Amino acid sequence: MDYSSCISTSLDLNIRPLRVRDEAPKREPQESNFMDLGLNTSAKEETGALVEELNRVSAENKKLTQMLTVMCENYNTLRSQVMDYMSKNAEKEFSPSKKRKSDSSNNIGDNNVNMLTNGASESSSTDEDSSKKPREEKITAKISRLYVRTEASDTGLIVKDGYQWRKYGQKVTRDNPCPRAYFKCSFAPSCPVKKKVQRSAEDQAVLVATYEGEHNHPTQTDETSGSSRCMAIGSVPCSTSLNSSGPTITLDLTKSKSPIVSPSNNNNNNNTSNNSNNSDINKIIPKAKTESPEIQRFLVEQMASSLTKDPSFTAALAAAISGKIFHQSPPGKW
DNA sequence: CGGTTTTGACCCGCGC
DNA sequence: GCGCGGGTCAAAACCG
Repeated sequence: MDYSSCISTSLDLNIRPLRVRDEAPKREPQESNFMDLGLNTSAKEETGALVEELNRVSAENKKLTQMLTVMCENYNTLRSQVMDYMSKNAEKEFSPSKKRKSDSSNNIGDNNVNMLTNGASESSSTDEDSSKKPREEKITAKISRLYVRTEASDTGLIVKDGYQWRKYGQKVTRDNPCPRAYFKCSFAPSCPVKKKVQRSAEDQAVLVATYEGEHNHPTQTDETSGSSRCMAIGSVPCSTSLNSSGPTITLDLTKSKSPIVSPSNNNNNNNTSNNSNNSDINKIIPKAKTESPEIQRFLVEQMASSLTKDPSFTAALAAAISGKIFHQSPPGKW
């Protein structure tokens, strides 16, 4: 299943089609624009046209909201299907075959791959410190597991999750012929998070990534996206940008903090500095943290409501409209 | 040249 | 105490 083919998380709210076209074809010829309105009609008609335009924008907003709702519903449906599939695999995979105490103490085998906490008393020591300290200082950090389906031909151990990782080791373990790769978070030097990535023994197209610890820094995309304005709509980050074709609002639905599962191909062809590009959506499906449809719907409504109420959005909208007007009219007429 | 990857060696906990 | 196995180190190779 390739989610990218049916779900696009890029919501292009291009304002271009908002020009007066079908609404009042009789009143004004196709060539007329706002400048003509301003010159040839009374102020009242101009106001009426603007109101009409506003209504049109509102209607379009509603339509987009509905589209977004449908998109999220499709997303949920597909996700539940994948989760069913993955849970079947997980039941086998997490059967208690592990001997090591540390594994069992981390509760990974209970099929619940939510962020599991063991007290999370994150020590202030860095990795350099911990590497020199005796190992009895066990990592008491959050542990989560993540499943990522890749192409069968993809032999890499790359899991895109928005962070930058540095591989520091690889080992072939006993119960799995596929090597396990060890990564440290390299985006922040003091970040204690480690990641283990190994292909599933049952289904080698599935990558199993185990995360230990919590990041003490934002994702790289959070920090480097300064070129475009970023704002959070509810809990969903998005960004707006003004380009030649008008303002574009992009909803970034990839920044889920929960363990995720990708049911389809991705993650190949990226060198291991990887992971930083969330615009290439991961087509990710939460494995354990399953938000209910009600929550999803609430988020959608919140996003739509925020879009219509957010001054940034309205400002961008106003800028787009005025830009359009300026673009269509000779300079100096305003 | 600096950052990343590779890979053999080493460390250490655990079971016997 | 010994061996096994997972986790980490660190030097060399690689890469942009």
